[in-house]
Amino acid sequence: MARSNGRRTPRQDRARATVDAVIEAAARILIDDGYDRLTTNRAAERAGVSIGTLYQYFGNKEAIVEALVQRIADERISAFGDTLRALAEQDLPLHEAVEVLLDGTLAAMRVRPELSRRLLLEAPRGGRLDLEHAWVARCIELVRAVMYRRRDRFREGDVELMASVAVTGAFAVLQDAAAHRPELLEGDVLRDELTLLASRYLSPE
Amino acid sequence: MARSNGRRTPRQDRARATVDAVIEAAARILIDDGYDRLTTNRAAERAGVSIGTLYQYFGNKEAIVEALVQRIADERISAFGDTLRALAEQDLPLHEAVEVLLDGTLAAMRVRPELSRRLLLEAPRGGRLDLEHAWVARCIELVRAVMYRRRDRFREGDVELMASVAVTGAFAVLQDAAAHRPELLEGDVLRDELTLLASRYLSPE
DNA sequence: TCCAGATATGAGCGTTTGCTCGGGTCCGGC
DNA sequence: GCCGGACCCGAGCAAACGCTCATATCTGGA
Repeated sequence: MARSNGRRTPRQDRARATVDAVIEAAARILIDDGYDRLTTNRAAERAGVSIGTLYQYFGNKEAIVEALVQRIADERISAFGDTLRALAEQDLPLHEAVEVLLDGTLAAMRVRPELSRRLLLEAPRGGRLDLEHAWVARCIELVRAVMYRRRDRFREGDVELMASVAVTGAFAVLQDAAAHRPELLEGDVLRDELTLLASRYLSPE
Repeated sequence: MARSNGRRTPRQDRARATVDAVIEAAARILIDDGYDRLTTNRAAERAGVSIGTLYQYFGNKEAIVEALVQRIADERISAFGDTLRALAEQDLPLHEAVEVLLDGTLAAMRVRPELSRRLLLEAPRGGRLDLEHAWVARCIELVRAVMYRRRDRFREGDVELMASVAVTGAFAVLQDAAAHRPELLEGDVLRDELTLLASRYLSPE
């Protein structure tokens, strides 16, 4: 768990506790006050840690958020479970495969919903602070692999592009729901709509 | 063109020129230095205008960005031309209608691409500073209207949801392209893919 | 021509933010 | 028990920022 910059890496338990406290304090501040109210000073204060200590592990605000994003991503991967592996190994029909993938994703998105929402809405996009970016890239990779393996089940065309379009589109709808209509993530409605969206788009005929 | 807060509205030409200079200076700063390097002081300096003058028209940085976003939105609507009206009045088959809508949108997205990219990537989402928000809402509204009018041409289901999913998904792909692969906006490839995505999703059968 | 109101100026105050540094305390191996 | 290194502390400085206000200048209509 190396810090991004040349900062110290915690070796003892109390140091790990310190780092943990800072990250969780940042999470609380994000939820309570928003992204631009998050500062290194405030995070240190809320964590009950000296500002000097904080700067031993994090070079700036971005480094803290990056660690937080990384943590959430890890938690989501746990929530996702073995879906990825299962998908990659089995040979489900298109419709079912998409459904499974979306179910896993929905489960992952239910992790720390309020925090995710804040990050989604307020953190800079497209960089290491973008919670969804790594996730989307991972899914595109997966879909692409499946498509190469079973071309017969998909429409002809640019595989890279198709995978990217399908995943990006579906994810955007999920993110939009997470940000503006969280209740939609609960039922199966959205899952079914997006299954249709992606599977129809990718299917031959 | 009322400012959001209780600030002065320009009445004379030189005042309008001042406001214009500030907005365009903000645009330049966004492109050159990024969103968080944009401050009221810097915008005033680059505009060749006193900070006091700036504060007569804009209460804060957000107000400037809001005016800029509004300006770009207007320019895009011009670029979009009469596509909207044409679509609403004609009765094109689903596939063609989607194609026309996407063509108009692509034209609109070619306005101030670098600036749009910066705003897309760095400005807070989901509020009045979100360049895409108003646009997406407008398109959803349009699609919904068409769907209500010609239900026979669409799959059965929750019209609101379907319109929202189709437009949100397609737009996200466009935005992603605008942010990370601008060259994709040039050809017809993306247009064709997204036409497929949306029309297959919405079509009966 | 004159003047009321519109516009412009910029020094500078109060605050926030990022970050350092000199100095302590605690832990674990020997 | 000793000691080196890991860890923690927090006053406080420099820079950046938001914003005001007293003052000066310009413009268009009467």
